[in-house]
Order: sequence, then C-alpha cells, then structure tokens
Amino acid sequence: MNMNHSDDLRDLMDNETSDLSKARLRAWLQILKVSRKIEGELREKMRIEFGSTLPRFDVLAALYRERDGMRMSELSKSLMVSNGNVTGIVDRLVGEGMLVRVPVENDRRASIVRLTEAGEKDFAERALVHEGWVSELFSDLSASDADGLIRILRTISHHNEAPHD
Amino acid sequence: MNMNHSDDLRDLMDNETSDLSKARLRAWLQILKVSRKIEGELREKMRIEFGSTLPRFDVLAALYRERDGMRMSELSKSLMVSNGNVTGIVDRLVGEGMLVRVPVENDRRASIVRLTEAGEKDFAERALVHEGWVSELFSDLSASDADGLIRILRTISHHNEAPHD
DNA sequence: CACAGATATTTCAAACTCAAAATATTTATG
DNA sequence: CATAAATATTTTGAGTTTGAAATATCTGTG
Repeated sequence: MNMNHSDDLRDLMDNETSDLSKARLRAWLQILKVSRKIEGELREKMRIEFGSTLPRFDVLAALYRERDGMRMSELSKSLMVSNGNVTGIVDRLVGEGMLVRVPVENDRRASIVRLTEAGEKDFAERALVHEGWVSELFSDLSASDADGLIRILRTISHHNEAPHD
Repeated sequence: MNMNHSDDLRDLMDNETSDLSKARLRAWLQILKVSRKIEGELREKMRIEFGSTLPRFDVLAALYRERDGMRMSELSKSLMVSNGNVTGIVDRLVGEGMLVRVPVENDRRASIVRLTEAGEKDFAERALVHEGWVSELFSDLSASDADGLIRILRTISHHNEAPHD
C-alpha cells in the first residue's frame, strides 16, 4: 500500500473522529444529562424551601467565600456568566436585603458587592441544607468515585482554561 | 463511652455530612464548572459558525434520532425541559424552515414535529462539525477516562431516574 | 491639560427557561 | 349521552442569560 508518514497520521485522525471522538461526545452528553437533572432537582428544592433560585444561590456562595466582597466583574468571571447577567441578580439580592453595593475608593466606575449581616446568616443556613441535598442526590457516589470524577473533570477544565495573560 | 447502636449510626451519619458529603459537593461543583465552560464554548461556536443556538441544536438532534418525528411532550421530556419552553424553540425552527408540525390523526390536541428535508440535511452537516468541536474540547480525555466518566455519571443519573409508572 | 484608548458597569433587545394558568380535546364514568 | 377527569399544548409573567451598545470613569501619551 506504500503508506507514508502523512497517511499514518491521517489514519489516526480518521480513527479518532470515529471511535474516540464518539466516546468523548457520549461523555459530554452524559455530563449534560446529569447536570440538567441535578440542576432541576436543586432548582425545585431551592424554590420550595427557600423561595429562591439557583443563580441567586450561586452569587451568595461566591460572596460567602470572599467575605470582603467582590467587584461585579470578579463575580461574573468567577461564576462564568456575563457582566450584564450579574447586574440583574445582584439588583434583586440587594432588594431582598442580602447584599449591599459599596463604592470603591478612588474608582467611581466600580463597586464592591458584599453580603449583609442578614445575608451572611441566611446563606450559612442554606448552604448546609444545600450540601445535604447534593449528598442525597449523589448518594450512589462512593468516595473513590467522587475522587475519580473530580480528577477526570479537572483534566477537561484545565485543557479549556482561559489562556493566562 | 458506652455507645449503643443508635450512637454508632449517628456517628456514621455525622461522618457522612462531613467528609463524604463534602466530596460529593465538590464533585457536583466540578460537574457544574465543566458543563458551563463547555456549554459556553459550544454556544459561541454555534453562534459564529451556524448563526444558531444550543437549544435549537438540541431540538434538531432529538428529531434527527427520531426521523418519524416526536410530539411536543415527548420532545420536552427527552430534553428535560418544560413544555412551554419547547413551544418557543420549535416555533423559531419552523420559522427557519427546519421543522414542520404535522397534525396527529384522531387526536386534535397533539401534533408531531419533524425535520424538513432541508432541516435534515442542515443538521447532518452541523452534527459532524459539532462532534469535532466536542472532541477537540475533550482532547485530554482518553478512551478509558471517557468510559470511566460515563460509568460514574450513569450511577448518578440512575439514582435520580424518574420513578417508572 | 487634552483626549484617545482602556476599564467597569449598566442598559438593551432577543432568546431561553420555568411554573402556573388557560385552552382545546379526549377519555372514562355514571 | 353528559360531564368530570385526564391529557396535549400554548400562553403568560417573572426571571435568567447572552452579546452588543451605551455610560461613566480612569489612564497614559503627547
């Protein structure tokens, strides 16, 4: 057949778009399926138990980790959602008394968002309940499978990391 | 210490909400992180390359698997989104000439949605490109890791399967 | 200092999403 | 047959999400 180096490569590529790439596609679809199902369950619990939503919980969680507060841009980057999106969520949480916007010294464009005392207290309680829900939904996941899952997912997210400056 | 059987159980439970439940929470957060990142990438490619969106792609994909078409309710169940949601997406895809609604014999409440010839042709091309994108985004995922990932995720989705009638 | 470009955030229009209510139709029961 | 209950779908209102445009402010360069 006289295949040269390029043909070998081509052959590898074709195999990849056939077998490996299909396995990866199945993996992606399974990730999507699980995350939709779990998100749906959590959304419903969140609505019924807390009268609140997942996006709001996510914002509160981010700010609970950064007690000194975050800028809008840090918040949207950390949650991987658009800037404009965070504006609306924060507006509502401010309206609920969970957050405050604090002006930034020497930069009148920016503001720091942080939990109010009530917001901190409320979220601490909700976070415990939320952890329980997740553990229940993942109750078939052993410790070693949890670790394996995290390891594999990390290889994926590292590959797609935003290129550092 | 004189611990009885109940104390043993309590102890096991407390350990669970401490270590295992935290591992499961980390696993969930990692799933969420990966699916957001990948969805974001795919959304952008979808918009730039196809001038379309992920939800529309999902609907087309479901109907490409069921060439005879599906009812609205089957579609929304298969995609795990609400009924009302599918209505809007299908409306737009009908407007684009990708889908048609066919009345159902003997049941004037229902209609079958199916791909047009153009829709079928368009989607077949897009699906190939899409698979390439996914394989690229998952290029650090080996065949065995893909299989491992799928196995672990299946244990999770099986636990949260809708209880059959 | 002027002012071009960069940065931080909000506003905007369109799309997506949900849960609940409304509509239309079918099925089952008395 | 009448009609209550069930089913299939759409409509509605509120919220979330995006990408792009608009605002406001800051920074660096001449």
